[in-house]
Amino acid sequence: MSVKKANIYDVAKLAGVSHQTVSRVMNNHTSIRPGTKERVLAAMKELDYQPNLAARSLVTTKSNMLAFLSADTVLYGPVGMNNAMERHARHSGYLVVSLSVIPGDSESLNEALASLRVLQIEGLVTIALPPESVKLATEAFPNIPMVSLDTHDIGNAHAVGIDNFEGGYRATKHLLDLGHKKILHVAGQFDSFEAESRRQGYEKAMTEKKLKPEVIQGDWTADTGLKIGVDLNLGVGGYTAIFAANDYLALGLMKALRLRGIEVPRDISLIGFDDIPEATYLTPALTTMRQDFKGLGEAAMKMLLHELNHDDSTSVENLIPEIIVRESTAPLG
Amino acid sequence: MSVKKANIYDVAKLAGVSHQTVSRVMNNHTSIRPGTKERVLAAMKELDYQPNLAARSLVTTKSNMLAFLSADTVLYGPVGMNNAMERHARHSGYLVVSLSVIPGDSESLNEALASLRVLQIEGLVTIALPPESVKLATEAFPNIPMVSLDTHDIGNAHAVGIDNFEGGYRATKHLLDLGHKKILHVAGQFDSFEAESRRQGYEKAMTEKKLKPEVIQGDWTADTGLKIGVDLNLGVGGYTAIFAANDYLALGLMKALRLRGIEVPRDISLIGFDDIPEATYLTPALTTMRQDFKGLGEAAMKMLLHELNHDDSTSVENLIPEIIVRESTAPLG
DNA sequence: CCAGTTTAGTTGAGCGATTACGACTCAGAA
DNA sequence: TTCTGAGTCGTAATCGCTCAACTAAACTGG
Repeated sequence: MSVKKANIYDVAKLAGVSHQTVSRVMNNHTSIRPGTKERVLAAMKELDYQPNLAARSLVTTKSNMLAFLSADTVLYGPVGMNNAMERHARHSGYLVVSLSVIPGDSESLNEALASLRVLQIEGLVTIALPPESVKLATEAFPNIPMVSLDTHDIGNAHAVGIDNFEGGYRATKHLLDLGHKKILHVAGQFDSFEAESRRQGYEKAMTEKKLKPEVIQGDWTADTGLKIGVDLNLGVGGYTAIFAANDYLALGLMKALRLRGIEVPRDISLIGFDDIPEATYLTPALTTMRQDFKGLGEAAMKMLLHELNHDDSTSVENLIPEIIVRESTAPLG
Repeated sequence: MSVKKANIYDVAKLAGVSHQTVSRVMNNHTSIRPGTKERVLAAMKELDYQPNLAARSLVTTKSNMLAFLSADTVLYGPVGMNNAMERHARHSGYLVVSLSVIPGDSESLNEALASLRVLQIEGLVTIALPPESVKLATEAFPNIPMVSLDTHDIGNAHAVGIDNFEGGYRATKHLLDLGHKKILHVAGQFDSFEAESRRQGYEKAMTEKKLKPEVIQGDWTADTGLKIGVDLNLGVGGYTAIFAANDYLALGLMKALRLRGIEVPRDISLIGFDDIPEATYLTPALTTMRQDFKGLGEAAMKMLLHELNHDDSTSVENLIPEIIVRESTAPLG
């Protein structure tokens, strides 16, 4: 039923030229008379000609495709970046195939990598993948440009990210500036680079003030925040402020504190990290470090495209998160 | 530097057979002696052979690719489905190209559609796109299987979704069963099919009880919920319960009510829709209708794959949302 | 033991583009 | 007038794979 699609030969015939000339106008080659170019263009339009990507990539060994390898997560951050990057890539002529893998499941990762190998992808970006996964991906595609979001620089993979260290530092500084001294840090996912950096930022701020850093290991989930909050020793001389490694953790913590009748920020100040959309609607509205995920995605894509045009320069770009002061933090006392 | 990739001829030579035989074992054709099959397989392994997708799709006119066209959103629902579907597709041998479009921006949609045309996609799924966008997509790809998530059945596009009508009905019923009579519905995005269905479910439940349905138009955002909540007339004889079309709306509403000193659920009951991960951590924890997004994604993919195997049967599959009773609803009294 | 059928494998053409190279114009310089 | 070279366009080969058509070998049964 479906009418056979037109190919360059059809276009060439209609325009009264050779197929090669058609190919030339497509790749806007030089040495084409304006007149013939127009005729070809007109013929294309008339036949509703669409170049066949498969044929093209067969000979060029390029696919016009990028791959996004991301953790299977509905966390706010990764998702926002994904969309921003995809759109940016598309505007630059690349299509994106996205694969999600189950974090920590090495078989899932291998499957994904295997699927990608049949494709002649030109670039790869990994999102929120643990370092060892990024490493495996790097090894699987040694010859293609790659950038990693939310990880540190590994091998030929360039990394782009929020400056988590600075973010952790500033978050803690905010609490310090409010007069708090007993400040707890609830850390993120243990194998996560961001988590580690935020913690280090926290520790730096604390030790600068000659205060003892105290850290409880968490992950990125509200559930863990809740559990930690319930068990927290908050007796006399206890913590007066908590810096949670992300907003979900803070959310769980808030719930736990409320269940225990501890009021935020009157009894204890709480700051998160991410600025999830819900943050401002909580009670109290959550003070947090905002990450510019969209900007991050764009920076990553720019970096990748840059490299794709044989413009290698190893670089790590970091954006500084911005503090958003709302209601969950207050001066001590 | 990179060693040239092996092709079927290389494999054939090493295995001592013809290239066609190699092709046969790849597509596990019949008429191959187990012995030769093994030899070929061994040769493949040794050469680390990877079939060239481009070459294959050039001749088969199939790309092994599906496209996901989704609204640029970080809303909880669409994201979860996306990942589930992608994985399912991959296990069935399909790669997925994901494009995100800006909802309502027709140029953004056209761009995306144009990008897709150069690809020989075999199937298309649209996610959370307004009906007219789905229609445009249908027209752009008249000959390929397509399923739409979160829209109603249009043309040759099959739809899969939550049974929003039933969900709205049950949510309202829950409130009714608790003794409420003055129940407000804050509706979702006006051009959204789900929003409309949920509203109709609400209206049915109300009119069955001879109660007057009252609806305020909203969208899917917490911000709108907040604004509506602030302006809400809650005088004597006012509403005793609200059914919000989604959890974000409910979140905003909760915030507004709290700001006004109205306590949920003591003064007013509130039920949402979606069961976002945060729902249980709010105070009070939000009663809501849970959508099985993952199941939904899988159903959609199953449907598409089914159709891909020339098994056409127009169908609309609907999953029933489940009520999750938490703390935000209470008996009238 | 041979004609007929099944099984196993080969050969050649072609998918739709690009790259490489060749041929033809038509200037202006020799 | 002839030569040269830039500009314009055409012909042929090729990318890696599958499909169709064909051949060779092996297996039937009367």
